[in-house]
Amino acid sequence: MDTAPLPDADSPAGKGKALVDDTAAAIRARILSGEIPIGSQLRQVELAELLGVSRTPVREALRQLQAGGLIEVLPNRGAVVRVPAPWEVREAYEVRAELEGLTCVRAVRAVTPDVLRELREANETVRTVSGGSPAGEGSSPSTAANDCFHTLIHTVAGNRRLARAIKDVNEAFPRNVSALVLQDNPRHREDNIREHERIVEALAAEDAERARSEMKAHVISAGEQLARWYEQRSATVFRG
Amino acid sequence: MDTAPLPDADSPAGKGKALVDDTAAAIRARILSGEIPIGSQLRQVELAELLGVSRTPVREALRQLQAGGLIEVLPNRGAVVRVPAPWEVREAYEVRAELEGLTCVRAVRAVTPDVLRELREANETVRTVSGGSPAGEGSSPSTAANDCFHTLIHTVAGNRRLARAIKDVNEAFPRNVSALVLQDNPRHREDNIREHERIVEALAAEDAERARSEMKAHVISAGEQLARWYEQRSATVFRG
DNA sequence: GACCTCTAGAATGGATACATTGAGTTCATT
DNA sequence: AATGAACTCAATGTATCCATTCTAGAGGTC
Repeated sequence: MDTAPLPDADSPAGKGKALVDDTAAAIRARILSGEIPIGSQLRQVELAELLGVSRTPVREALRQLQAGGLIEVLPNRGAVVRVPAPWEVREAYEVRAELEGLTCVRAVRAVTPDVLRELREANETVRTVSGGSPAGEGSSPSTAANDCFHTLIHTVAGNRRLARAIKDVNEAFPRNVSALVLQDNPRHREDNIREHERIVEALAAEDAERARSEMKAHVISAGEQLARWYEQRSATVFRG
Repeated sequence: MDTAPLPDADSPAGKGKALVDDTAAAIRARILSGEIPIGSQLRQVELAELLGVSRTPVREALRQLQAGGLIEVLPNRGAVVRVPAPWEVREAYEVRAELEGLTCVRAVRAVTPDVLRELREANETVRTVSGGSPAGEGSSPSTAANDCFHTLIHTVAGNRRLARAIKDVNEAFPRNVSALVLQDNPRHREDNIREHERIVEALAAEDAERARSEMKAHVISAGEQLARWYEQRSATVFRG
């Protein structure tokens, strides 16, 4: 009954590891993309037959997601996608802002003309792919470009643990893609691009503290937008 | 065959949740305390009969620990306790320093005379329980007192997500208890206490930035000591 | 004598079967 | 008619069973 095989089961990391990690990645992707809405029940048998596997890997995958804080597992009542309160979003983005700020400080030491060029290109891509996909489901191209900008700085910073910490915070709740908010509001999108430009300028000037504060402001701003989004959508949960 | 029941299976969080989380906590505790040395193989059957449960909860618990980064699960070769390289320790403590620094900034806004008194008491406890337990196994009382100092600041800061991020970093590798290093070296212990005092002073003066920098220096210092410990002990792995 | 290969054993990964618990419904009693 | 209790059903939690794979050892060949 291979109704819907794992999206990335064989091709990308087929050599890699067990079915469990693929299963976890598949479930996480569907939650982050919004395909599985927040607040919805995650029934093991459903997920199992959806992914074409047994319950065992699904259970272990759910444990991984639980450890990450994305889902919540109640005693014997199953797992639900955590529906974050707006203040939780603000808390998380305060943490992320600090971490991304540190990223900039470290990146200043290792910045090169090539890196600056790549950053500007990524930012241009964010601008270019404006009205990309409808705000429906799946990750939009503008999201990917936005992630690319930040990920590039993480790489340049050269602290794997730091990048991981940011990733952990980001994956703690779905729709982390603030780009989803950006799509709806062109005004916010412009602000976002301008903030990126200011960060690049500070990095180019090798002004670590300015880069840090610009990045912190940028992330806090994005967090505020996302928190507002959650406030509005707070009613639309439980199998919208 | 209830040879060695779960240390905290029934009494503390008996109401809480499934066997899995207790199992994960038990394994994590034994790794962090050093009872299970770094680099050692974690065989599922051994853990199962050690904790008096079946293999199933052990497997799920291992997944949780894998998600936390404490252990590494190879394809079909089982799980091993990760042996962190010294540079990984330094990276992690750079992240932790930033986060704990932010904790101080936030704590300044909410600090009260009571809190300052409790912090000083905790620090005195660190000093008092000097030659507590032999550096053998199990968590020492000085470790607990040290944790208490930091945890108290986390609580006052009032950002759960921030506290969680610090906890995640801290539990990423064993012997996180820098107190273990402190025990061996009275000189480091004195430095540690003095750094704590400076942090309390800055908090009392409501000088957020000074509290931040003092805390960052304190954590970086502790990380450096722990990294050196790992450098020396790098040979003593694999079932010491 | 050294190296390669084949086989046997053990440990993990995955699946299924059984027990337990919570929830929903229905029936009986007030 | 409303409320409470008991029963049924469904979903999770746990244990056992089977397949797969990695490793180690023994034997044979070059």
